[in-house]
Amino acid sequence: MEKQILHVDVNNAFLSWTAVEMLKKGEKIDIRTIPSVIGGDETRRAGIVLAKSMKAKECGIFTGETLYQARQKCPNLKVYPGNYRKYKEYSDSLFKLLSEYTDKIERYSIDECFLDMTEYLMKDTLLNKAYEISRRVKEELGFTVNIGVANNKLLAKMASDFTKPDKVHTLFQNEIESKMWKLPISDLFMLGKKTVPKLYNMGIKTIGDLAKADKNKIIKKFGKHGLLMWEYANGIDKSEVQCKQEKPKGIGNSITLPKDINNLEELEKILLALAEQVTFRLRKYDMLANVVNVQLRTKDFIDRSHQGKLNYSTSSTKEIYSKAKELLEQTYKKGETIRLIGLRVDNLINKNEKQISIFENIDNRKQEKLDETLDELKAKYGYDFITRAGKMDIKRIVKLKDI
DNA sequence: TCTGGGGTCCTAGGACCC
DNA sequence: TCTGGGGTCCTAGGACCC
Repeated sequence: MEKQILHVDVNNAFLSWTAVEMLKKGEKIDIRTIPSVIGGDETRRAGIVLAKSMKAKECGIFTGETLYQARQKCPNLKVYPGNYRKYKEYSDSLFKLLSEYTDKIERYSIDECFLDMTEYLMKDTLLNKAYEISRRVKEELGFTVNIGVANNKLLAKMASDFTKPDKVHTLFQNEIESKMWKLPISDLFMLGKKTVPKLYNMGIKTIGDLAKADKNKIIKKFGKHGLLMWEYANGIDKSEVQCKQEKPKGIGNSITLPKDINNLEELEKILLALAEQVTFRLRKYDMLANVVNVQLRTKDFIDRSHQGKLNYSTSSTKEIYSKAKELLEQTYKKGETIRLIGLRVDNLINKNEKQISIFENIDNRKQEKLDETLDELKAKYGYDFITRAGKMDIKRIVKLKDI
C-alpha cells in the first residue's frame, strides 16, 4: 500500500517565532512584515543570518551570510537576536498539535516534522488533513507553515519547499514531471554546492535532466551518493518515518572564540569547559563514549581534527578531558592562531551495555559517580551553580548555552 | 564587528593480519 | 626479489542537512 506522508515546515521559523513572541509582549510592529533577520552575536564573531523575513529575502539576503553583507544589501535591515529556549517551546507546541493526527511522527529538526498518515485517514483525504493542520497551526499557535503532501518523505519534503509562505502543495507520482523536473538541480534535497557544479559540467541542469541521465554513469561518478541523487530525482525514496526519538550517535560542542588564541594553556582551559558540557549531555542520555575528537579552526578557516580511542567507554569528565588534552597537543602547532575549538565524543553506547575493561582505571568509576552527584546538583540549582576551581575566568568566554 | 553550532553519513588511505 | 590480495579497523577530512 502506498504511504500517505505530510511534511510540515515552519515558515522562517526563528523569525516567525520571534515575531509572535514580540507581539505577545505588546510590540506593535510584526517583524515578519519588514526587512528583518535573526542574527548571531557579532560581538562573539558569530554574526551571520540565521533566519530572514520575506522582505529581507527580496533584498537578496540569504541564510548563512554575514550580517555585514546583509546590511550592504539592505541598509534599513532590522537585526534581532535568537532565543533557543523559546524556539524549543514553540517547536514543542507544534509537535504537540501535530501529534493529535498520528503517532507516526518524526521530528526531523526544530522546525520540521514528517507525519505518516497512512493508518490515520479514515474517510478524509490526505490533502484535507493538510489544510486542517495548516489552519489550526495558524489560528492556535500564531505562525504559518508550509505542508508537503505526497506518498514518500522525499516528495513531501520537496513539495513543502515550493512556494511560500502558508501554502499546501501536493507532489504525487503523476506530478513529478510537471512540478519537480523543471526545477534547477540545486533545488533537489541532498544536492549541495559542491555537487551542483559537477553536474552542470556534465550538462545536467534540471532535476529532470538528472532523472533522465544514465543511472550507471551517475553512480560511476558519484558512488553511493550518485545512486541516492538519481533516485531522488526520480521521486524514489523508501525510507520510513522514524517515530521514536533515536539516541544520538555522537555529541559535540564547539565555540568560536571571542578572540583568537595562540597558546596551548588558554586552549586547554576552554577545552575543559567543553569537556564538562559534552560529558554532562552524555550523562543526561545515560550513555558512554570511547572515541574523543578535538577540532581546531585557524584564523584562516583551516579546519583540522584529531581523534583517539579509549580502551573503555566512559562519561567521566576527567577521563574525556584527559584524552582530549592529549589530542589537542597533537593537533595544535605551537604559535598557531586559533579561531574555533571543538570537542566531540563518538561511538556511544548505553550505560547498561558497558563491558568491564581490564584497561579501565579504577578511578574512572569513582569519577563517574562524582560526576553524577554534580549533575544532580546542577539539575537542582542550575548548570552554573557548580564550578571547578579556577574556572570563573573561562565562564566569561564560554557562554554556557541551553543544555 | 566578515564567515555559528549541532549533527549524520561517506570515502580514501594506512596499518595490520592471514 | 619477479613487490599478492582480501578483509577489517582506524583516522582525517569532506559533503550535506537544519
